[in-house]
Amino acid sequence: MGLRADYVTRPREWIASILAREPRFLSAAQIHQGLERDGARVSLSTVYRTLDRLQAKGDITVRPDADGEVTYMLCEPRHHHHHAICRTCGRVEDVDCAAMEQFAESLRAHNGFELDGHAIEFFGKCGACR
Amino acid sequence: MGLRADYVTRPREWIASILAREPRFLSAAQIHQGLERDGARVSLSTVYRTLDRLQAKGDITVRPDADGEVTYMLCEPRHHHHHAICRTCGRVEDVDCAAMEQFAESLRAHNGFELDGHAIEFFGKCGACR
DNA sequence: GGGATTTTGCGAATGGTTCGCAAATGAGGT
DNA sequence: ACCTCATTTGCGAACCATTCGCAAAATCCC
Repeated sequence: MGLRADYVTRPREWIASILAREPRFLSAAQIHQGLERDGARVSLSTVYRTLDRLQAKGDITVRPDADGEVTYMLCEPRHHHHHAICRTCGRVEDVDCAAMEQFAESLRAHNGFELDGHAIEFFGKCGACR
Repeated sequence: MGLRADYVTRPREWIASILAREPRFLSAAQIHQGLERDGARVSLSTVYRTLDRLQAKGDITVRPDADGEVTYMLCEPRHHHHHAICRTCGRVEDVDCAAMEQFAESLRAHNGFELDGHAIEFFGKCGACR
């Protein structure tokens, strides 16, 4: 059942460490560049495979950006919350909100829409970039 | 200034008519298939170019779907609103809401986040699919 | 350390999207 | 209607991100 095995390897540790220190969505290519900058030689294929694995485990959030490039961030989508994304530096801050849930409820009543999920993204500038 | 010219051509009319009758996000390939089904021979390149044009004019909304494929819908992003997307048939209904705006305001106060935009998508089942 | 199994790297294949250029089409004047 | 000329189209090649197949290397467990 589930994954047959789960080896701890250098490439996986390196990739995890890149993700762990970047509070923003990164593309596979960006992660790969980060690895090279750290002197860690890892193939792009491995980056993709590791990201797939992390996604399957529910450890990362996947987000296709505006032009279709897929980006990844260490962030469990398990517990429902939203993101505030800085337009300048890309920094992501978590936003969780009961108010939003309330709003979703009211929508259910108005339209004949049986709601079972929603996704929100806020854009603007974070404290550091302002 | 702006676009130098703006010819009215069959391909453009056909593509617009496909978009006009589909209240859901379509990929370039889906639009192309729709054209063939109508007996309209238009190259995929032209589909892409026409979509780019419509986007530049602000007539369509562009949305990369979960796996990065880019999809398009006739819908002016000009006036701010959100979408309720049916998980079953993909039908999109507009949702506009002052309540949401209010919520956005409160967020601005709490986090040091200078908000200048947000995007929401609701998922569920529409009346027809329920 | 040895051996079975998983993971990696490489290069090739894939799929969506873009580009370059010659041929076709639309707009406007005659 | 016809001409002219700028714009648009179709085609095929090019491009880029992502996936795959397979042999070599790394990991785990005994």
